[in-house]
Amino acid sequence: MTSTLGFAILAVLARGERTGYDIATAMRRPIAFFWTARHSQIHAELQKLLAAGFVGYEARQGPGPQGKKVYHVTAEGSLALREWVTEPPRERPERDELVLKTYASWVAGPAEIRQMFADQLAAHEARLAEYEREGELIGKPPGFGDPRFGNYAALRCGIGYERHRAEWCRWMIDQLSESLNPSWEAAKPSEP
Amino acid sequence: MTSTLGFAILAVLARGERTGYDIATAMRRPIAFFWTARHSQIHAELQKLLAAGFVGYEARQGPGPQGKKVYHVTAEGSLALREWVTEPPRERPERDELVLKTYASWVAGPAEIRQMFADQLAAHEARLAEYEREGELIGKPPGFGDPRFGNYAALRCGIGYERHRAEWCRWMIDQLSESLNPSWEAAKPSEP
DNA sequence: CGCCACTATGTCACAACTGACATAGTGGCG
DNA sequence: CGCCACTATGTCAGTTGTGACATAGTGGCG
Repeated sequence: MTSTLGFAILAVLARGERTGYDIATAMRRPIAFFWTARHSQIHAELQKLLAAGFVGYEARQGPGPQGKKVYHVTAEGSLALREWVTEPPRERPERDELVLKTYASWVAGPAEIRQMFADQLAAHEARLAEYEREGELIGKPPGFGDPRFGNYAALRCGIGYERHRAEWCRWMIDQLSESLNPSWEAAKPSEP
Repeated sequence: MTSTLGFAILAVLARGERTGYDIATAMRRPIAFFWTARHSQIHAELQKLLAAGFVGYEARQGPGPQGKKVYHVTAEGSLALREWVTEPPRERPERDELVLKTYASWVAGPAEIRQMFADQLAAHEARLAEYEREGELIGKPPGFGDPRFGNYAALRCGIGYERHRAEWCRWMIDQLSESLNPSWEAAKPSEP
């Protein structure tokens, strides 16, 4: 019934009451690593959660034509979240444009592909440094039962992911460098 | 103009002519790691590629009410693919249900979460073994310019991914085991 | 000869998601 | 006082993707 986005919202609200805008902000910054949504989608989903009785809200004065609405999880919502959390995740298809490009990369020139991977590597290293800095701020992992455990565990996953990605980029760059050096060039037919 | 799925199809067809069914099969088995699509979507996308002049087909006799259509990439399609391949990939949002569940895991019991991760670990280890077996079949990496280079590079990424995932699962299980041992249980209020 | 699995193409309703547009209050800067 | 950035909610058209339904030829097994 409730979509995954609905549970993502419940997971945010379980940490404390929030406006739709706050949820959208959370989806941009710390949660963006594993789930994202635009505010347009969030407002629509909040209507569904409201209809299902999983969230409630309190209208307060604030900016915008309609003031602000501070949402909170209801007892039913909390129960639904708890049940969903322990259900095995359904296999979502990975959709990775970079790997797809790599799969088709043989149609292009190695130098261009190499440049693309150099850029990707830089991006991954930057994000890795950012995550590691964030991890150091937390220090040692919070205990299970603390909401921050969720944040820390997700961050840990993110760090592992960036490391794996960076390593793969480096391997690709190595492979492509081999294709670019003279001994390899001489072995294939080229312009005289 | 052309969607990413369109390029995924072109990437498959660049390896040789295929029917829509063949493309769907390819999307289930080797490409599924980084892109998936149902046959319904593939047939629709092929119509768009046809209209764009990126693919052509040859009608042949075969099963089904309409016979079979063997598709191939045109010169324009080949050029479009070559251009797309070297464009920097746009950041696609990662949508990872397991990490989302982990983010919300503190609302549930550690034992249940631990079980979920044990199952995930088993799945990742199985897939890793499968990929590694496949990698051994190929042997040493094909040179750039060979279509099999794309397959090998993607497989290499898959192996790295499964290793990273398995490692993260193991870390989570360790963390949860700590939460489950008596010294930790004694420190929190529980039933007498 | 009937049944099933596989090959093969297609439609359709629906759900999920995106990007642009629309509206409006608050607080800070020059 | 005007302008801008930020907070805040919402609509809407359009694209992408899913799952079910529909149709039909071939080859193998019992």
